[in-house]
Amino acid sequence: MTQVHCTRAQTAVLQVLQQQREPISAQALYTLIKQQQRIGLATVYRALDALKRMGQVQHRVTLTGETLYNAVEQDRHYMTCLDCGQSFPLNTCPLKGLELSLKHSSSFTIYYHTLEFFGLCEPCSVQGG
Amino acid sequence: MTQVHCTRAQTAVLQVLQQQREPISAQALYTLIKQQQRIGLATVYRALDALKRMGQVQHRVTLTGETLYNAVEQDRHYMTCLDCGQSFPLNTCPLKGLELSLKHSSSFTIYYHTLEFFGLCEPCSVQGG
DNA sequence: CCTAGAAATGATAATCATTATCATGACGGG
DNA sequence: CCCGTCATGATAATGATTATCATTTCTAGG
Repeated sequence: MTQVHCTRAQTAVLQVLQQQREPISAQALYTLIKQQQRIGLATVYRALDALKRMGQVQHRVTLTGETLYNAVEQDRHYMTCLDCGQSFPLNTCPLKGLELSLKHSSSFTIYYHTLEFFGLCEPCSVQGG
Repeated sequence: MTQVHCTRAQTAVLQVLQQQREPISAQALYTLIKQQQRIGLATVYRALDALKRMGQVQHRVTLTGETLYNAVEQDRHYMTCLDCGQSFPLNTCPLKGLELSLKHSSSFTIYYHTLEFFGLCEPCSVQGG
């Protein structure tokens, strides 16, 4: 991974993200970091953008349009119910191994991937989503 | 798929999306539909939201933050370069079959999935992204 | 057909996340 | 110690999305 140099803000953002169990919003990130050091909201976004391009951070957009960020190493994926909107984490990545073979068959250098399933969770499909 | 009843707007949105080769923005969709019928931007968003919940439409967010929509049936995925931002479509879905087995091992009813790879395309990785 | 109630629509205003701007502060090299 | 460069914070600006509300369309009875 192209990890070279991190600014103070980038370090703080990445560290806080790594402490989270679930992806969080930029606003939440801002609030958390502010408890420890002086930081501006714009700087949070700048750091997120830089970290994304370094392949350290990824984001996903929920059904309701919220953008959530998380540290890449977690490799966590979800099944999201189109009816109630709840997201259920997978405990293992279905692509394990597959990504590896892709790495060899293509000239594209893969850092990470995003994967999300959409459909109906059991309760919603029972009540006739 | 829970396809029951479509309003005029939903029909127009879905039809135009199905004609597209690539995902497009809500604004572009609005412009295209307006050439054929009177429609409001808010209605486009409402239709997109409804179609998403019907499992007919999905969206993805580019590196630059643009939200793009496409009809679900295309099952199209991308490799996106973290350096230049370009997206390269995969010609086949790496999850083919895998999703099927997931369907049986879980009580979650899967309609579709999103999948995207991030890393460096060859030119960018050569010049030392 | 005609009509009342419900749902959909269009136009516009309001919201809110993200980005641009710009003056200030930190930092490394000479 | 000073200069140039880059990072930062505060705030204004932007732009996509959502809420509002009056109007139109649709549907089910009658």
